[in-house]
Amino acid sequence: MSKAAHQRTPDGAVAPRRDLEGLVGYQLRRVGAEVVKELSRIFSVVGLAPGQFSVLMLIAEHPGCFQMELARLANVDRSTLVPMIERLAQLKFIRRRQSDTDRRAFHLRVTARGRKAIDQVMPDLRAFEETLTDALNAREKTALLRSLRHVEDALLRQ
Amino acid sequence: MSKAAHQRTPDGAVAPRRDLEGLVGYQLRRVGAEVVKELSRIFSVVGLAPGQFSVLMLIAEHPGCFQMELARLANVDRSTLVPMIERLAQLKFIRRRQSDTDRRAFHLRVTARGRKAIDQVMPDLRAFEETLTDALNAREKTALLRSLRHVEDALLRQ
DNA sequence: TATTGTTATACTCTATAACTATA
DNA sequence: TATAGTTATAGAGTATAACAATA
Repeated sequence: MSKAAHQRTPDGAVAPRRDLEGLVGYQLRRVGAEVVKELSRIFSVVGLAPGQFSVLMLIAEHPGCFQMELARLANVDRSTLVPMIERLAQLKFIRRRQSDTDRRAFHLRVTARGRKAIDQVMPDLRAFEETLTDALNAREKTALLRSLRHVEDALLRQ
Repeated sequence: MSKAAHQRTPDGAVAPRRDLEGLVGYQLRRVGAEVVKELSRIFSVVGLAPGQFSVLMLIAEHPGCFQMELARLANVDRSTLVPMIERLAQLKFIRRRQSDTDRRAFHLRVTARGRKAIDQVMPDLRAFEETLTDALNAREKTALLRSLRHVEDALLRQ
């Protein structure tokens, strides 16, 4: 139980404490949400939302993977993936092929159309990266990516 | 338009490229989503979701503020705030008082019950911070917060 | 005319639980 | 029994557009 004594202004009101600004968790949530808004604009030109696009990229990086593997890679429940996969298939950005050895499972692959969509947005994605890291030098950017990886490891380990 | 030539495996498939790992934007979205999942667990003990709790904290830091100010502080549309404010008022964590000078607007303040809720979760929030930054030394943590602030500035400026 | 807050609506992301088909 | 994927359902966060009351 906290025994934190709130600082008070003369009229008894709780004084602004600015607790949030020093919290890594809060800042990550906040920046993450802002990033998603901008990514929405970028990916909308190929008809995708950020989550859908990242699944497309993961399939490109793991050709022939199953949905269960994808769920692990993306850190989401398998049910979360279903509408995303459905959307990508509907746009013919991926194709599903039943496994020869396990008829419950389907290999996922990016189609030529899917690769075209990735190529189409990649320049804007790179430009967005430039904007994001505009105020950081090469060393700071490397340190940021490294710290984010450590933070993510901590999150997944717990 | 990108002229990126995809590397291919002998059978013609697109080779894994690991493009995502080096993208700050992607990592921020990913880590932000993970943070939200853990914050959901932490705040659920007082009946709040992460967004709701951060609005509560913002009101605590800006006593007497209006919803329009809050929307700016939280970087969300004013309509997004309505159900959050409603939830906080329903739990009696905040109270609304009509402004004397502008009868369209309502001053928002955290109640004693709201402060109690903040105090109740703060220890867990601090512990979560510890876990998050476990692998970072003091200098790295400061650098991370500083870089996140720069990235957010870039996002809000564009 | 402009602003404060609300409502209606819609989409994305997320999960849990129960289900089918298959292993 | 266990696993791959689906469906039904629900909650949270986000936005746009149109509205009422007030400035």
